[in-house]
Amino acid sequence: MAKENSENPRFICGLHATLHVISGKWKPLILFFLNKGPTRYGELKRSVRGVSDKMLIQQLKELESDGIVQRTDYGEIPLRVDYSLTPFGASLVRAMEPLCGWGEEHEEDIAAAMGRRKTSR
Amino acid sequence: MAKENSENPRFICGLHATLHVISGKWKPLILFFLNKGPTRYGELKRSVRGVSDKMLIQQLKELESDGIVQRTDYGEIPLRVDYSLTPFGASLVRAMEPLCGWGEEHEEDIAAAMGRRKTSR
DNA sequence: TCAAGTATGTACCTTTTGGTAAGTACCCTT
DNA sequence: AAGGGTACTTACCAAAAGGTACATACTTGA
Repeated sequence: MAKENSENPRFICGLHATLHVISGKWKPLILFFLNKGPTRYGELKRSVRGVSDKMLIQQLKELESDGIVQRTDYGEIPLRVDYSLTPFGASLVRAMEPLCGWGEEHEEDIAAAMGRRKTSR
Repeated sequence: MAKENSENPRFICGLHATLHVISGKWKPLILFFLNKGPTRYGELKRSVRGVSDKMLIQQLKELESDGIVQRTDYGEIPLRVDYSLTPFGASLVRAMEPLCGWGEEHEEDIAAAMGRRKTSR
């Protein structure tokens, strides 16, 4: 069991590709909220506390161009647009879950380490 | 099944903690090589093609202070130091695997998207 | 008509991250 | 004594990421 991955090749390229897609200060948050269902721009902005319009739009555009998120413009007279996860995006979110789990399980250790880093500099 | 995660709280904090730990241009590569076993500094440097000493050391120090990696100084007369994953680090690497798998499965889509981004700017 | 709300765009600046290049200190081989 | 290897450290600089603030264009309600 532990032997299998001592030689595993399924790591770097795949991981790099994935990290390329999810790195960005607000992307995890955005994915988190979109995971709950399609969300209008304004609603999203209120959910993701602290983002500026520039950042929100920028990250959404990147996620969109990566095929993770879908923008829907309803073409209605008072502007109405929403964003949702594509099936591709949903599969990404599923793959992210173990990482979330790990982070949660070890939240304290990590926080402690972060503290140590801050003070030791 | 699909309903469970529509309200799941196990996401943001855990994910943020994890991303804090693995983000850094060379960290995934380093983790990849250390996953194969303890590695001496110089060996690691030759493996992680393109890193400078400054970066390698910096990222190793951060991983170490986060408890992911362990530095062993053998105190020998011609300098001899190696780095290895702690059990904590090994658990992280395991949690990262689905992400790697996802990236691999969709490498082409991602690459295509990256291409599109480059050209559309 | 004025304020507020919708969803963006853009200019400019700061912070963070990473890169280059050099130095240190110690040792071994030629 | 010169050159190469070990494992770092440091100063300085460039690029990328992110932040602030204001602008746009259109609509609705007061």
